[in-house]
Amino acid sequence: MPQQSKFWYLKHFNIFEGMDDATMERVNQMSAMATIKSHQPIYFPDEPAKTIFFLKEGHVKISRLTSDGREVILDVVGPGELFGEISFVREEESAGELAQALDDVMICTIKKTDFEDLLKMHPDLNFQVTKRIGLRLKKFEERVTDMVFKDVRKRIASFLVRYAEEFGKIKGGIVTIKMHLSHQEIALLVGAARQTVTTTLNEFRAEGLIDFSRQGFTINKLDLLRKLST
Amino acid sequence: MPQQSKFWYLKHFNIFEGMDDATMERVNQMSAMATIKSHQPIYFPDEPAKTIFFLKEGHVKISRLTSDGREVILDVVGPGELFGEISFVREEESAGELAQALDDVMICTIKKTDFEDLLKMHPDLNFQVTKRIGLRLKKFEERVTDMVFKDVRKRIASFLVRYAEEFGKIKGGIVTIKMHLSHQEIALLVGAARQTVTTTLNEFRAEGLIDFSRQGFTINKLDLLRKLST
DNA sequence: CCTGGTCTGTCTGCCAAATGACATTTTGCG
DNA sequence: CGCAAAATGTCATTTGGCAGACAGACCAGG
Repeated sequence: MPQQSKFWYLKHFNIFEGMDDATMERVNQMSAMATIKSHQPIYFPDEPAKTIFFLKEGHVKISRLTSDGREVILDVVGPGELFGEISFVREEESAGELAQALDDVMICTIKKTDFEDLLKMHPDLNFQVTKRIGLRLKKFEERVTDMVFKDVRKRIASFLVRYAEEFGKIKGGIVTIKMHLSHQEIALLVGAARQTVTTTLNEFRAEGLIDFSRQGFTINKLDLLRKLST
Repeated sequence: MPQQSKFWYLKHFNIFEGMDDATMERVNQMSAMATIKSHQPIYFPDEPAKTIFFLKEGHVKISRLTSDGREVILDVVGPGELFGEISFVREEESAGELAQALDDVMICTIKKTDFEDLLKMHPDLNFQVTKRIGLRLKKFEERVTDMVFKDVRKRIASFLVRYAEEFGKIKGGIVTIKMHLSHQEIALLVGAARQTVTTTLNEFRAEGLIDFSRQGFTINKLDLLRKLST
């Protein structure tokens, strides 16, 4: 992979917007690129040199394992986002986070310590990162709210809308989304049983709201779906 | 309230640890103190001058209202924490956050813009704030995990343990906690019906795990309760 | 020291969804 | 290509815990 390319990618993360070329070059020095094939895990090299990742292409599932070995899906991130131990909160006890490529992925890695130094030297960047974390916080607030108040059907509708808004492409009023998640994974995200997800999705299809195969979804009536999720 | 006192309080938030006296004095200039009586709301003055709050004494419930007017409890914060629009994420649409004193509260307020300036000048401080937000993120991750995998009984046990660890006082193996939340509020936090919370708490009491009146709780067997929450 | 309002306690019926148990389809891969 | 593994689709069955409906307890403020 030519240097140019990496540089280009880095520069096009909005998080680096407004940084001078010299600093960009420094970032370039500190970072390394990697590609991961679909379904492969992205290893979090263990202590002490934790790593921060920038996602350049593809989609990554961030999850954790509970003590009894079940998977919790924390988030699905797309191009331009960063993940890893971004919040700088020590992971004392648990089996830490775990990331898996949902399609072919290109990432850029940087050592946590290097990244910290960078942040301390660039308040704007730090500010950007803080905002990102804040955004994720909001997402979780949403998720909790949904779980407290909505039934499964609404939660699934809600999930579809959000996924569409985040990753979908609109063509003439119809949203198409590559779906990287199995019903099981959707179930974990919305807090439901796998079978219920399957059934509900089929209901939505029968009602003409959505269409789907294993490759992806199209949402025909986003507004209606949004209304259903309320 | 004498200046000294305010200064003292500010200095004892660990977030300001390691800052020089001159800066502290500046922070002191920018901030104002206020006391709020139990059960009173803490007003978030609307646009454009948003405010950041430092909680000095007491406990505050942070919640939001859903579009249909129901309350979601996002968090309960105790002394030393900060709240308000900390994450700098614009609150576009929704009815923003809403804070209510759970007991007599003393806070220190600072304009968001001033706070931002301060952060930009003090990378360490900025970093501290980022960490705080990261911590809240973790809390939410926990909450979501609980809602996905645990039944109500476990969630309530889990809540008690966390509340105890955060706000309780240990005396000879027994934890006592002032409880500022009604069963209804606990229900909103754990995602359950009020009646179920009441019943479950009484079960725990019958089993000798906890004791409680309307003023507070004592947890007799924290370890056992922790085991129950798994 | 009343008294209206908010919290707590308890019971009953009921239903959304979980569980479990399959058949069927799809997909990755040797 | 062909086969095992994984992902879907559809049942029937069971159940956790919600909703509603009260009664009693506990305030706070006149």
